[in-house]
Amino acid sequence: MGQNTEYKTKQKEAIYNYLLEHKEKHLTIDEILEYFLSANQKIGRTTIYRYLEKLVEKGEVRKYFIEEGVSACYQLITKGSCCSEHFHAKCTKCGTLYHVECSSLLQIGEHLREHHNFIIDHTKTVFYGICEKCQ
Amino acid sequence: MGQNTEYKTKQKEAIYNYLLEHKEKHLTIDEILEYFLSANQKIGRTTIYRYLEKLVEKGEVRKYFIEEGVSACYQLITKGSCCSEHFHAKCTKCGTLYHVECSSLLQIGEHLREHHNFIIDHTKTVFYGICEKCQ
DNA sequence: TTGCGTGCAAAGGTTTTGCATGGCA
DNA sequence: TGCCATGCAAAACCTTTGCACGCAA
Repeated sequence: MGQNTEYKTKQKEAIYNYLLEHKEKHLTIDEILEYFLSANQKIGRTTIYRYLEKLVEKGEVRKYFIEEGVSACYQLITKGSCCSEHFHAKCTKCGTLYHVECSSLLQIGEHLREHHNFIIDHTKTVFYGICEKCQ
Repeated sequence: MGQNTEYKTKQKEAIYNYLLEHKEKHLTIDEILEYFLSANQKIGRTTIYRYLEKLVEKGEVRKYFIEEGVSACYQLITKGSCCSEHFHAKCTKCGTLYHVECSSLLQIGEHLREHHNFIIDHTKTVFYGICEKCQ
């Protein structure tokens, strides 16, 4: 009792590899599912939901909610690729994810910590809005 | 044809008044519906959805998508109220949602627009991090 | 009277859950 | 062998749509 050991399975490995190969993208459950269907690899939708949720809990995957009523997006958090030195800005129209490296924005973190006692997590915080192209 | 006149009805008036009385809160459809049910005022859920959506289109109500997969929240935009322009900060440990009204933070929007050509959407952007209590 | 508003029921789409089977260790 | 994982189907959930009736102007 109380073991709660996690097993390695083909499905988990396959899903993780797919996330890794598309680590620069925001993936929906459907996109992942459709890939495996087209590749003749049978993986259940439920399995993808459950495994991704577990990865989110472990802090290995980021989950995004862009539009209400629309399915969520997932993205693998890779070491070095998304450090705490910059922010993310996502366009709610075209879906493009921008990496914003700017010293002015880094002051946000300092301000929140000093004046609001809130330690912001750069890896989870995303600015949503409209980008240059879509205005 | 092409009239598209809007009628004033008891339901709309009742919903609007409820929004006004709770203008400092984020209300869900269920919260509004439950109030009218408990007050023995029969209002259909669909009516609330449709009227709030219309108010959002007219720019009189803000719609928030803060919680993951959870129903949307609505809030009346009142003149003079500082609630129209604020950020949300959510603690990833305890889940508490904080309303951060601060002129310093509002400069973020100006900075992003001027230097990065990005128009931030306050209603969808949430700062994630650790709050004072959980540190 | 005209036509928008209402509200019930049903549909639509995303996510979760129940449960029997499969597979890792 | 003991459990966890899987995957199908069904349920749960939030929201939208269809349609007949009600009501404002």
